[in-house]
Formats: sequence, structure tokens, C-alpha cells
Amino acid sequence: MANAQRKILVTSALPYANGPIHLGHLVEYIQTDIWVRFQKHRGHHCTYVCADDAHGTPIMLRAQNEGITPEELVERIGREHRADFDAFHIRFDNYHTTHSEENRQCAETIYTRLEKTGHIARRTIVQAYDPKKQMFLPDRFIKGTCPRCGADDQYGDNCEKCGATYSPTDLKNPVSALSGVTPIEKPSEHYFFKLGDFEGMLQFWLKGGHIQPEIARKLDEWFESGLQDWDISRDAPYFGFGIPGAPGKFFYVWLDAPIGYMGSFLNLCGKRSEYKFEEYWDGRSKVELYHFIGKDIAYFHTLFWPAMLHGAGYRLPNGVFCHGFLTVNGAKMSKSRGTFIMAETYRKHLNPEQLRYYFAAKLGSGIDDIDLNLDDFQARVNSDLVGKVVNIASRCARFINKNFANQLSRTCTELDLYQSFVDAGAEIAELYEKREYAHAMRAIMALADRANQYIDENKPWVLIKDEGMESAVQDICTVGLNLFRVLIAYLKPVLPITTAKVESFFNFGELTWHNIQRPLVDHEISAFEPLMTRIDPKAVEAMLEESKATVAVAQPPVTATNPHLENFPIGETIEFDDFAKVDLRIARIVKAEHVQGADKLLQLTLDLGGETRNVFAGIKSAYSPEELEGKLTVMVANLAPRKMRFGMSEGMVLAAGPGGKDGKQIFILNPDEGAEPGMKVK
RNA sequence: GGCGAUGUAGCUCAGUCGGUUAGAGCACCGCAUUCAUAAUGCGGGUGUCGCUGGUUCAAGUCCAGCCAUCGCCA
Repeated sequence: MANAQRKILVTSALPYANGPIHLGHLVEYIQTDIWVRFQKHRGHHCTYVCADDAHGTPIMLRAQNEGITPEELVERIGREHRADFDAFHIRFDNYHTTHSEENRQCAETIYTRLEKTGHIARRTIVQAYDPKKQMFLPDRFIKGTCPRCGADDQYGDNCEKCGATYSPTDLKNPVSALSGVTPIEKPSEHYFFKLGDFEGMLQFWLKGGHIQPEIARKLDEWFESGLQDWDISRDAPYFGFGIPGAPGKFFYVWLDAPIGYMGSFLNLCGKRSEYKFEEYWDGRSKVELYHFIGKDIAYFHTLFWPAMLHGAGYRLPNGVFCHGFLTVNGAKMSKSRGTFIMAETYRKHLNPEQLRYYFAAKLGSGIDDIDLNLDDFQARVNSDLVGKVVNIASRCARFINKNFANQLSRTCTELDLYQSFVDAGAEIAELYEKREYAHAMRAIMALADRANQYIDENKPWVLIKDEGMESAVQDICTVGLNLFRVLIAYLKPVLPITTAKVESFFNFGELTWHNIQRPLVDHEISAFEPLMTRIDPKAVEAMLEESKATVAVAQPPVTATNPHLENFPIGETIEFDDFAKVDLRIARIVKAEHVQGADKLLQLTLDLGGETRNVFAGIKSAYSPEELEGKLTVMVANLAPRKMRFGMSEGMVLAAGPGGKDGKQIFILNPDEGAEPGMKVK
């Protein structure tokens, strides 16, 4: 496997040019980058391309909000993305944008070929249209009342209260999230990709072991429910590519996004003559092609994308590798907890290589979510990298530097031990290849333990005090440093910067997987310098604090104005007497529990300063029972009791926000310090 | 609501085809050590394998139901 040089093309999913890179994104880029660096390290010809995903309505609207052109917006965000990737040592061979001539050319070619071979259908469909903004509204830009359960303020495609899925035209009382006006229904001709034409070919391809078993099971579901035509056109105004021969029609952003892999590669071909587009993309290509993606976009990459490629006469991917999502401290990244961490915020406070290591230590080949537990992160990095690995060099190097004028011994006195480290490389390589990084890291750390044991057994710090034992000390430290050198070679895909420092320490050029076969002896090294420091808990704290502060700024709403007033205009004026009828009281949440069989409800026991109330509150999506218990809040104390499916609810707690599953979107009210249960709110 | 994934030590995770006394790292405790960036070595306790039932000579592993967490429903 190691001998024949492979030609490989690798991609990561294209980040959307609408916002900054956060730690969730980085899981994928770090996973991919490690794999690519590993392949290069092994001597293969591996090329890593990516691009910004620049098209679509959200980008068009955000540019409008900022008073700039979409091109300017995309250019600026692209610059930010590149800076973040660079800081995390994500080394693309080419990073482009989907808003490019190369991508237009690829998209048009694919579309034209599909059109010619009869895989494009045209149908007129009726869609919601904003007469004020004069544009069709994507589902998520329409809000209204759920036709099934009657919940207000739901998005146009599904209800977050009852989970119903529907089309935006089914919504009751729909309003445009952009202008606040009621959308009208308007017909328009749309272009569809006939995915069903490719069912046989897809089934065959998917059986070829190109995707993970978990995803394959998911796909079976989709096949069972039948492959539907895919709507690939959008009407003007739209930021994207016009469809050839169809004035006023644009390619849907998700059509030209994966094509962006090709577009970026074509751009690379223009810069480097060794790359030939046909060699990589032709139907008969022998080059290996792998896509790393998040499991949320598996549908696009395992059905639409291979079908499009095949229909247009291009080659198919050898693998589509899905990974899970990132949680922080065991929960979805949360803006209020400060765990919605931008790449830029992390790198201001902490060392990017340490995050690379931690992700590597958690990543396997499956699609499970991985957790960034910040306490575990510190313990793991400090112990593994600083305490075990880097320490090996530190405890040997001083002797060589001080006592032996930087000279390593003439021979390696522990060839068997050294050879066992070299031999372990085969298994470690296999683990990297299979994307079992967590296993690989464990295997490397087991070697680090052995290296430390060796030094401990031989105690150079004792021998150095004995006259005549100098050469033994030199031998022991030479062995220790050589073992360290092998470890760093194995960690090189994960720790490129540390590796570069180690390479210069050894004065022996670049470490590769192959030039560690023989130990380094009779050689002059440089003075040792600290390679990595422990994580300062204060830096982690500071990062969380800054995340809380910056998130609001970093995530401006996409909608034209603050939507809250538009969705819920200020109500009709009331008299004081009307208000006084509502008896609001401070209440302490003494108990909060899950309700069996209820998706949204928590059962709260509220103390009103003597009297207790049982209240069901629809706040499960935003709060866990543990975090509520003990808190003070505000309740309507004189609300008529109401029988619910799960029991009697005796009042209600006050909360703001639209609800929904996407992060914390419900906020209960907290009285200021000093309030006591039972106090009247007036 | 339908479907799927996950649930193993305080934390993060392994656990192959059902097979002996359920494992690793970190944390923790004791001892040793002091070359090293508060690092290292040796030894050690730690489990209702989410719950309930079933299949089996044997279940963390297979099956059913339930609970919890997460995701998907294009």
C-alpha cells in the first residue's frame, strides 16, 4: 500500500459565505486536513481543494442590508474564512469561490449535458411571493400559523411546535419575514433534475462501499419513500448563475455548490500545469476522489451529486465521508453559555494545534457527534502532548546540548526498541487511512509511555554524576530523542507547527513516514527550545467570555429589519384596570421534571411563598430541569387552571422568544436580585 | 408525528462473531523519583453496561417496549 504512489483529490464541504467559521466547521476541515497531510506525508500525490459557497438568497439579502454588492460581501467573508483556515493550519492546495467563471463553466456544462439527455423537466409551480420586495420567498423567509396545530410564528416549511411538514402555501396568516406583508401566490416555471432517472445507478454505486454503513441505512429510507425530482431553479432576483437559455432563471445555490469542487479544481488547473482537468474528472478517471462532509448534507452528496456527475459523463467519488456535529461541554453550542465559539475567538486565546490534537483524539470513522469538553480538553492536551510527548525531548535534549556539544551518539544502543516504534507505524498508518484518528492517537500515546518508561529505567540524571558514565548518558538520550523523533513523525499530520520546530531542532530536513526507518546518529542537533506549553485555564475562560460578547455582533439577522415587532406588532392599547386584572407573582422553581410522552413540556413546581403550584411550561427545548431548579421567575398566578393531557396546569410562567429547536430561543424572565417568592409584580 | 443514531467508571471514550473476572486515557489515592515546561515511573479502589421484559447453557452484545439526548423528514 505504501509503495505505489496514489493520486488523490480531496474536498471539504464549502463553507457558506454568509458568516464566520466556528469550531463546528473546524471539525470537518481539521479532519480533512489531517487526512490530506497524512497522505502527502506517506508520499502520495494528494490535492485538497475547497471554496466559498457564495450564492443564494441569504447572501443577496445580507449584502442589501449592509448596503454593498453580494460580490463585495462574498469577497470580504472569503478573506475572513481564509484567515481562519490559515490560522488552524488547514492547508488547501486551492481555495476558490463558487462565484467564479470556472464554476459557471462547470455548472453550465453539467446542466447542458443533463438537459440534452433528457434529465431536466420543466413544470410550473405556485410559490409564495413578496409583492413589496418583488421576489419569491424561500420557505424560511415566510412565517405564519401552523395549519395543523395552530402554533404561531412558524417557518414556511415545518412547524417546530408539532413537527408537521407542509408547503409555505399551506401556512395560515403567512407574512414575509422580509417586508412583513402578506405574500401572494404566484406561478412560475421551475426546472427540475429528474433524480429518479438515476435510481438504478445510485443503488449500484451505493452498494460499492463508498459510504459509511450508517449513511447507507439512511439512504435506504430515502429510496423507500421514492426519489423525487429536485427543483434546481430560482427566479430573479437571485445571486447566482443564470440558467443557459432560460432568461430570469438561476441555478439554485445547492446545484452549483458541489460543482464548486470542480470549479476550484479547474481554477487550480489554470495555475499549475501539472493538473489536467480531464485526468481527474473524466468518466474513466483513475484518480481517487473523496468528499468530507457533515452528516446533515449527506443527501446532496450521496444522491444528487453522484447522479449529476454520472448524468453529465463525469466520474463518481470513491468515498463520501460523513462526520457528526460538534457539541461543547456536552450540549449544542450555545450563545448564552459562550460555547458558540468562532474560530477567530479561539485562536486569539488558545493554540490551534491543541484543538487539532483534541479533535483527532476524539474522531473516528463514524458519524457520531463529538464533544469538546473544555475540562477534558485541557487535561488531555496537557497530559498527552506536554506531559508525555514533548517532555520526552525536553528531558533528553538538555543533556545532549549541555554535556555533549549537541552531538548524538555514533550508534543507537537500543535497536530493538527503536525498531518496535518503527514497526508500530504500519498500524498507525492504517488507522489514519481509515480515519480512525482517535485510535491512532491512543496508539501513539502508548508509544510515548514506553519512551518515558525507557528513560525512567535508565536514569541518565543519576549516571551523569558518575565519572566514566558519560557515554552511557549520551546513548540513553540519543535513544530517547530518536524515539521522540518517530512519535513526532506519526503526529506530523496533526501537529504541523510543532513538527516544523522539531525538524529544525534535529537539523535533518523534513520528517516523512519513511525517513524514520533508521535512527538518527552521529549527528549534531540544535539547542532545544520549548515546543508547547500547557493550556492556561484563564485563557479558556477568557475565550468563553469573549464568545458571549461577540456572538450578538457576529450574527446579525438576515431579515431586513428586526423581525419581532413585525411578527408580533404592538397590541391594542389597554387601560390600567385591564392590566391590573393579571396577577403576576414572583415564584421560585422548586422542582422541574421531564414529562413522560411530552416533547415540549416541562413540569414545574412553583413556590409562591407558601403556596405551591403545578405548572406545565413549553420550555423543554431551551432549558434542562437541572438548570431551572432554584431559579426565580415570574408567573401569572390568577390564570384559570387548565386541564392538560398530562395533568392540571395552575398558571403559567412568562417567557419571551419564538421557540423552536435551533439553539436557545425561549427565555424565561428572571427578577432582579432580592425579589422573593410571592411578591406581586406591578 | 414518522424514521434514524446514541446511552458503558467522576469526565472522555473502546468493547470484534453472544463466551472466562467488562477495558483504556484523564481525574483520584499511595509509594518512588527530581533529568524535564508542576513533568515521569510503579501500585491501587472505582461500574444497576439508560430502564423493564424476552430469546439463550450464556446478553454490554440479539429481540420488544419504555425513558433520555441528538439528528433527519429533501
